[in-house]
This record gives sequence, structure tokens and C-alpha cells, in this order.
Amino acid sequence: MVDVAHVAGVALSTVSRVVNADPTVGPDMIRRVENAIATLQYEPDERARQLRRGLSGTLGAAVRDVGSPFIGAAEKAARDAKMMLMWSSTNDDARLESEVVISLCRQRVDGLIVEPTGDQSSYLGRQIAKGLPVVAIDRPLAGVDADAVVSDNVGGITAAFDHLVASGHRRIFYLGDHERLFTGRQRADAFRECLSSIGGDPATAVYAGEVTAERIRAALDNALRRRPRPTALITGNDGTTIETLRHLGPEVAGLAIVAFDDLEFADIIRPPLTVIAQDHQAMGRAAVELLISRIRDPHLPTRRVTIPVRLIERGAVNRPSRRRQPATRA
Amino acid sequence: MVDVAHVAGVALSTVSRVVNADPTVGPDMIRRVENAIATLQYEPDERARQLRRGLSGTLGAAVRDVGSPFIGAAEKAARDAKMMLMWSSTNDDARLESEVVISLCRQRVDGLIVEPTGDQSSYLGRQIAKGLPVVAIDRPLAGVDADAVVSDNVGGITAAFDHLVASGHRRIFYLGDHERLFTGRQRADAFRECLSSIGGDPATAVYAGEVTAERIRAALDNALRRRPRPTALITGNDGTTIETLRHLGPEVAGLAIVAFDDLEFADIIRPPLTVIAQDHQAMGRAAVELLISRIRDPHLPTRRVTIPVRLIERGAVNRPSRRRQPATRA
DNA sequence: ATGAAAGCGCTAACAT
DNA sequence: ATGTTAGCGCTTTCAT
Repeated sequence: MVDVAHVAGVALSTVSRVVNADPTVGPDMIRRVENAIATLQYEPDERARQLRRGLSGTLGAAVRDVGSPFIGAAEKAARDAKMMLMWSSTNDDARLESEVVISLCRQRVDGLIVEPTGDQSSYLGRQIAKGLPVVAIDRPLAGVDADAVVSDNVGGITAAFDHLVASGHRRIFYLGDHERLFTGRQRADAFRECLSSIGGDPATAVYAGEVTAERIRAALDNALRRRPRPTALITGNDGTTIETLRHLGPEVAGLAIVAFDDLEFADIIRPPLTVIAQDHQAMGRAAVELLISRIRDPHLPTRRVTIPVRLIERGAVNRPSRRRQPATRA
Repeated sequence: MVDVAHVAGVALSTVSRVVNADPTVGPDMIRRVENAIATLQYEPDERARQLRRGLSGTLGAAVRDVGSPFIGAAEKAARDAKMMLMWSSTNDDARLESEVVISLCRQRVDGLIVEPTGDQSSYLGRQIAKGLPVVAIDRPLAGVDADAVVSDNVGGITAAFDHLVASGHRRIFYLGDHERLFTGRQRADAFRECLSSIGGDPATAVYAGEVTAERIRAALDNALRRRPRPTALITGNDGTTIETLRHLGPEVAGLAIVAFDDLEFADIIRPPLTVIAQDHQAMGRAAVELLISRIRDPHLPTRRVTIPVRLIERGAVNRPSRRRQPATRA
């Protein structure tokens, strides 16, 4: 910038004014400076401006995975708000999450979106206490009072359940994520609630745990060995759905199935997969909006936004065959 | 940091030394400073250090899409090299690419990974000329001499083709991306080469163009109307594969199919999908390695790394039924 | 309307 | 082994 000032034969501050489109600079000055900028191929240093200004104009995100589905929407929303989004993945590892958050804080992001691992990073709590605007996405932050954007997990599970019941199913089981995770817990609980309401016994129909091929296979095998045999299944997240399809094939061993969260290939497999689709776009957008509003006004009360989910009926959820099917003598 | 110095009762530079683990500081100093840091919850400002040091320790990436498959590997590789990775998506839009690259340059990233849109951003060329280390990923940079990491597209198509031929197919067609894109062009060309080698006529067997549902459907319908009817198909990228499966169903209307690039559900659908899998991990890793080595030594000659691909045989590629099948009277 | 100068938070000489 | 001081590239008073 000094070079530009020198070449243009003006003061440093004038160059700065031109770069920042200050309306008080004269038109000839503007041209002289812009020429100098062009000849020097000058590019302002964003870090220096941020340092001086005290604001970074940057939002940070610590998400579970690079492919986290809200990121696309969040990036777009940030862009629309003229903020940059910097993000890193945590692989659902508390240590890594801590590292990522620290790194982002040292970059002095103006606010942080975090998809929290189950285990609470105490570091994050401290930053929030120090005034860092934070919004949790997908799962709320345990033990800390922070904004959050979550899916309507209960509504989704209930819709899936009702759909199966409406098709005549009674012997339904649930296979999903570990209840250590908020979403896993909420969905499993919602299922229990549903099952109880029709007189079923949740104790033998909820399989929650790690999403690994081995565990899911074992759970499926166990569930299918029960007599009377279950006729329907609700899977609690995409990883579970995929492993289930891998193990049982797209026909799911004759079970009716509703999967939590949509899959790219849900309409390709035969039979097509009926799903509860989360609105990732809306989640990402909402997270950025919440974050920006909190940056503007840190004293806002804590908000929790629940994003609706949608039942997408694809394959017919086949009726159970022949026999009677109450889960218990209801 | 001044605050820390004040609380610890030492000089600013001593705090800096402690923060940077300078070995010349005495042990009691270290403790005093660390205590002050802890009580003040001090967090160094990364931007200020970068500004002063002249290096950002950050790599930038401008990729097509948030879900770009190399990003995960690139992030990990960067992390291993103790560098941060900042990235944004370009949606294959030249304007957006330009914006993203400019933004990254203003952040003074030490180097840039870019998955170039077809249209050349002149801005990027200027930056490279000015000495910005850049490596292109997936597709080389048109008209600019820069490092690149690409898949072995020719080898992949050839493997797919040979596999089909070995199963008795002769009437094979190719459906893929627009030839404006490097990968689309290379794959289509490779297919032409293959087809010619068995005496087939590429003119009627290559369908390259935009990856939209409409175009792909039309291309499939046209291809399948030809007599003698084709017996096999090679799809040129995942988007094309998905639209093809959507249109024709997982049985692909009786065609044998080999798809370029693996799909998460390739082993789930029936019949399972045989694919040419790209090694996205290796690509991301290689890009970061190339970039870092070029940052270290800007005078390195330009390198192009080709990452091998792998044929994953899943479903049997059914033999064509009954009749004879030469593409022409070879 | 423009220039001079202070300072954002830090590192790296240079002193002692 | 520790302190003093001069910037890194910019914005922003405060003068003029």
C-alpha cells in the first residue's frame, strides 16, 4: 500500500480511502490511485485490515465431517451476508474439535458454528463464557447455554412410526445411533414413546449404538430372530440405513422400512426407500442467521430453532403378510 | 499479550518467547507467564503473528463443490503438515472461482489448490505469474503452466472398456460429461480410441454434454433406439451414473454398465454396480504435497501427477444375449 | 479533500 | 536470560 501511495504520489491514507470507497476522495485522486493499484497489481492484505479494524468478517465452523450437509447452505448464507466462512472437520473427535475451535478462535472469527461431539469440549464453554458467539447445529451444546439449530427429530420419528402403523404394522423396531449423541437419544426416545402408545414394549425393540457394520449386522440379526418376527424397521440415521441395506439388501429381508434422512439413491434402489428427510439447507441457513444476529446483539436470549422434517413416501410400505400383528395383546 | 506481560510482571517479548517455546527463557519465567496466560485466558492472535512473520501457514483451496471428495484428504494432509486449510466452493462458476481465489489471496494463503472450472480465470493466471504457488486438482489449468494432480482417466476408461469387451460386448456406448471439461474430454477421447481399436464407430457411440436429467434421458433414449441395440454402457462420471440409474432403473434396461467413479451405494443396488474408482484420498494428499514442495522451492519444474484408478468388479457384467454382436463387420 | 501520525497484536533484531 | 524497540500492512483519528 505504501508502494501504491508512492507510485500515485499521494498519502497512504488516501490509498486506503480509495480502497475502501470513501466518498470524500476527489475523482482525479481516485483515478491516480487506481492506476497505481493496477500497475502494481496491488492486493490489500485482509489480515492487516482485520487486525486494525478489530473485526474479522469471518465465521468459523467446526463440523463433524467435510461432507456435513449443512455446510453448503451455511457457506452460501455467509457469502450473502458478506462474511467469509472458515471451517474444519472434527471427525466427531472431542480432541480434534477442541483443536479446531482453538485454531478458529486464534483466527479471531467473529462467531462459531459447531456440530458438537457428544463429549463436551470445556474449551468451547470457556470461549462462550468469554463472549464468543456460538451456535450449535444438529445437536445442542450439552451443559452450555447456546443457540442451537436442530431437526425435528421427535416429529420425524413420529411421522415414520405413524406411517408404518397406518400401513398395518405393529411389530416395529428401531435401529440407530448411539444415545450418547443428542440425535441418537432423541430419536430413540421418540420411538419408545411411539411404541408405548400402541402398547408395544420398547425394551426389546430399540437398538441404539455405534454405527459400525458389525454392530448393525448383529442388531439386525438379533431383531430378526425374535418371534413373532418384526415386520417393520425405522433406521435412525444415514449410516445405519446404508449398513442395513448392505446387510439385508435393498429388499430389507421383507421388512417395511422408513429411514431417517434422505439418501441420494433412495429413489434408485428397488424398492425405493421411504424416508424422513431433514432440511439441511434450512439448517445451515438458520445457523448462520442465528449467529449473525447474535454477533450483532450478544445480549439476545438463547434461541433454539427446530427445523421441520418431511416424510417422503417412495416405495409402498408393504403391509405385513397374513397373520395378526399386535406387538402385545394390546 | 501486553496484559499478560503486565500481570506476569515481565516484558512483552518474554511473553512472546514463552508462547513460541523459545528455549532461552528461564523456568520460573515460564511458570509466571503461563500462570498469567491461564488467569487471563489469553489466546494469541493468529492474524497478528502472520502479519509480522510474513507467512500465513495456511493453504487455500477453491473447489467445485463443498462435497468435493479430495477435500477430506487434503485437510488431513495439511493438518499433518501443520498448515491450515481454508477453502470455498466455486460451483464450477468462473465468476465465483475468481471471487474465491481473490478472497484467498487477500488472506495471503501461502499456496492454492484449485479445481478449475473450464473457463480460465485470468486472475488466477496473474497470481501465478506473480509467484503464487498453485496446484490444480482433478483437471489441469488450461493455458497456464502449473502443477496438477489428475486421475488416470484414459487408463480407467480403457479398463472399463476392456472389461466389457472381455465379457463379449461389442456394441458399447459412452455417456458422460461435457467435453468442455478436461475430464469429460479425456474420457470421451479415450473411449473413442478404444472403440476404434475394435472397429467400432465413435461417431454414434459417444454422448458427451451437460449433466442434466433431461440431456441424459434424451441421450439414453437415443442410444437405446439404435439398431442393433447397444449391449453395454460406460458412464463418465457420478452425476451421469446417477441420472442413468434414475432413468433406466438399477437393471439399466438390460445393459451391462461400468461407471466411472465409485458410488456409496454401488454395492447396495441390485445388480451391484461395477465401477472405475478414483483414489480421491491419494489425489488430495498429492495435491497438498505438491503444493508444499512448491512453496518450499518455487523454482521446481512443473509436475503433473497421475493417480491410478481401479476397476472394482461387482455385479457380473452380463454377456450380451444370443445373437452376434460385432459393432461393425470387423 | 488530503496528509500526518498513532496503533491493532504480535515477532525479531538489538541491547543489556 | 530478559528488556527495549522497530516494524508487519492496514484504518482512523486529528489536523490542515
